[in-house]
Amino acid sequence: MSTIARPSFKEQMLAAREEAIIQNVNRLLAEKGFDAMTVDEVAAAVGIAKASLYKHFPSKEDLAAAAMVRVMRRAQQFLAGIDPALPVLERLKAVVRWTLQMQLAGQMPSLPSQNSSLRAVLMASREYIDALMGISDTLGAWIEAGQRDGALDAKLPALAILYTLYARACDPVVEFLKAGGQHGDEQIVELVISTCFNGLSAR
Amino acid sequence: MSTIARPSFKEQMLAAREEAIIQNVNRLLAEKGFDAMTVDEVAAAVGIAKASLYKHFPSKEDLAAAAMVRVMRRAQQFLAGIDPALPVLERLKAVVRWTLQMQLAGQMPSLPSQNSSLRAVLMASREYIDALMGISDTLGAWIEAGQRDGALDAKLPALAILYTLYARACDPVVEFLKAGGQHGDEQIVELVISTCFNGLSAR
DNA sequence: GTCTATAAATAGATAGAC
DNA sequence: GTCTATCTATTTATAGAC
Repeated sequence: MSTIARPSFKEQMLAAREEAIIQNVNRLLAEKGFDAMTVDEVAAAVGIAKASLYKHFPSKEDLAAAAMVRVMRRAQQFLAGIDPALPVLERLKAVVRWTLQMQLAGQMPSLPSQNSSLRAVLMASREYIDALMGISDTLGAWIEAGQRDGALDAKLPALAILYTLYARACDPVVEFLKAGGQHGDEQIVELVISTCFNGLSAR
Repeated sequence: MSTIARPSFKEQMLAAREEAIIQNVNRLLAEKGFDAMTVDEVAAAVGIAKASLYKHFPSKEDLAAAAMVRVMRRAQQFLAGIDPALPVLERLKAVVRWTLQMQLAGQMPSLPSQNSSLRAVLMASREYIDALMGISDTLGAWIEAGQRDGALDAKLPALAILYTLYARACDPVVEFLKAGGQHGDEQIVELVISTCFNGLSAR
């Protein structure tokens, strides 16, 4: 029963090391993206040999996938912590705000948007797919409720709204404004949220 | 004087070949991005030896820069062809529509948004900087006019609007909707334009 | 300028001792 | 599991003949 009851000391050490690996991968993915990130860098950042890395994760793609699963799980936790009594619009804005803050903190991993070996690994990962579907289900329900009660534009397909929200997680506007140095982080977040929900046209 | 009057036959052949190279680079940059694109692929696509490529362009970065300059020049031409009598909003929508159509046609080169060797080459390219500044000046003037006459949200910094428009050129929403297969190209274009200018909230 | 052939560097991944 | 050392493939870039 001990194998179920609680992790042994050894298992805890293993989990801690893997968490350290994933954390570094997450940071490097945010800094340089998947293609530019090298396994040597990851090993150096964690402070172990490259061969040891491959004992934990079978490939570079699996490394990135683990980092993505971590982010998705955190997103799910954030969603679960949002007060369901809030208006739909406030809930959705809170989600976007969270992704923008992750990006500004340099912790939002960036993937290649094109076809690559990484996509195959992600699509084959049960954990990733589960998390993605869980998030999409939650957000999708919110979006449809928002369209019913008049908070969201009902003429837009719900999927288009969902993708538009997802896209904020890798919005280059954030890095442009950050590089400009004219605005603080909070200001950047509110600017992007404003253009996302209110658009550029005057109301 | 002939060196100024008109290009010789040889020079025309050279220009034609370089145009063919740039065209293929442009397509490959759109398909796979800078990091995933290889010089071997470019040479194979053009149908010449890799060493010949390096006689035309000194590095992979310069290849990509040439493709970027080409796109920027085309954008400038498009801007110049827009009827100045049109309302500002219509002019800006026309520009965004053009970038979205380029993306859907697989002709919008995608660069790494992070720091890379490519950025240094781009920033050192007089032609690229000139084109970028020309475009930014034109759009910037339109944006400020739009904010004055009440067409655009005057509370947003003009730079934030400019960057938001630029970001549409690499909007992942386009590829998501395209992959979904539920909407045609024209529909995708109008959806993105709607969310860009009107936002997600109901009006 | 174009080619073939090759250099030089770097990448992801593995062997095998401990 | 961790290490050192190495493999294998790929990539950018060049040498040198024509």
